[in-house]
Amino acid sequence: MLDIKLIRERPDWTKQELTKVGFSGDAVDRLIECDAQRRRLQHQLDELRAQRARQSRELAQLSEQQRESARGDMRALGAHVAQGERELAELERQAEAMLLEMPNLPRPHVPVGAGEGENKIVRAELEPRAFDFEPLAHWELGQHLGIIDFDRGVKLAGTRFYVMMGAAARMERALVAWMLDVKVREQAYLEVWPPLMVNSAMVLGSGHLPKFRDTMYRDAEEDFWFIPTAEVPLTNLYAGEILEAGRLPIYLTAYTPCFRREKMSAGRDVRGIKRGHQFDKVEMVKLVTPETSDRELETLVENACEICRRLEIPFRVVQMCTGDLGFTAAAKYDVEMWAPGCGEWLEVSSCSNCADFQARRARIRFRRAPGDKPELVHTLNGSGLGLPRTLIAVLENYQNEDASVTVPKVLRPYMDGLEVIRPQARREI
RNA sequence: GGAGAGGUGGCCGAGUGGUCGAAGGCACCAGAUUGCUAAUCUGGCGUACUGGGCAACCGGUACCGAGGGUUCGAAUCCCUCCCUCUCCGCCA
Repeated sequence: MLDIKLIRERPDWTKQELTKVGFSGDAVDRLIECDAQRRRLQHQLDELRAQRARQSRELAQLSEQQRESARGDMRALGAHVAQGERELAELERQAEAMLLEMPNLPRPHVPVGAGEGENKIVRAELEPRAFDFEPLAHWELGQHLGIIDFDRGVKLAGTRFYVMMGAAARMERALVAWMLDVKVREQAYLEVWPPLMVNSAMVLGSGHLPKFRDTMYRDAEEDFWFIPTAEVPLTNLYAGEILEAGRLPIYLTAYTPCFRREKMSAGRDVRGIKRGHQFDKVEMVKLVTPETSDRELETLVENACEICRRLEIPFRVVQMCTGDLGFTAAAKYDVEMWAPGCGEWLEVSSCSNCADFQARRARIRFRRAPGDKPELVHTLNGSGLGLPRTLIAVLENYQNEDASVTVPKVLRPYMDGLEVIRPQARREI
């Protein structure tokens, strides 16, 4: 959520910045008008209430008879106040609704661009491997090895579901455990096991509601939303709280399944495990002081890159231009791994600095020193990494000519020393 | 799910219709004082919106789990919901 004061004081600048992220400035004018009305009414109402309080206090001093005669006027005044309160509530609701639909503004250093086409590759590491045979796509490898079962996934749940068995299931678990170990042991993150369902206030705080309502699963009867990413519970962990400055920065990590309806991408990426309704992810979230967030984004990206590097899989970092930032990000980098089988760069991590956008919604604040006014923290989040796509990259990069797959060195200790995945015996399937 | 108790400021905890943003204590901050990190005393100490001032600041309003209601006036009375604790039931 943007700061209404900023919009009020610098409307033209706000509109200009919103245009950079592809959002029409018209809403700003409507918001400012609504806000001005709201403030006018609030002022009138405040005075009315002050008058009521004053007269009501005087009434208390009067005798019962005198009081009786004054009641008529007082009743009218009370009704007047109630009417004003109703109108004010409506104006507040409208202003709030507009504000909640407005995307974040870009950080000043983010390159201006209209969309995906103008993103910039800012870094690339490791050379794609030269194959002397035609590399298979992961769905071919997975089926050949008997470790990914698409048909049974569909049987159990429906399209966009699959079942991992044997070495794939084992590798999924190995990846999770290994990534968490790197986060916790070497990158100073605190491991968290959050709820996988949260209430609507949390999803509002993270910026997923109201705009992305139909991208999420929810309980039909109760106020539970299945998390689309661990970013939601992690970012909201300290929602509504005022933290002491000494506690910042806070680095959090969690492995969770993620649930997404994927209505927006119907028909896209239907093959393989690239895009499912449920997937695993290790997530990183940072709560930091405002002046450090730009720097913290760089190290967040580096934390994601380190995972790719140790898996020895070619990757690149893409800086999003203003037009591709999405709703909550003020700056964003994607980390992409090369997948030689399906021949594409796979987004395995998306690292964002949300500045105070989520903190304002979720009211996450800190105090620099005792007695100081609370300030909003800055929040950042990034995948560290998304599991299915990482698994795709592992399978496709580490495949051998006989369609077996070599296990990356870093994962072997997590897989009982297994070095090569070969077709599974029938009974294992 | 049933019964009971309860939700008040950073924490503990008073307050059952008016002068309560709310006693008292703890914590915290500032100052004073004592021949050393402790004690004592004095003062300060919520959040948000809003009016005024360049500003430290001054004023108004709202907020006592949430939402409705009664009333001239609600932390206080009534209703609904949520949450916590205890006991019972049920269950992975």
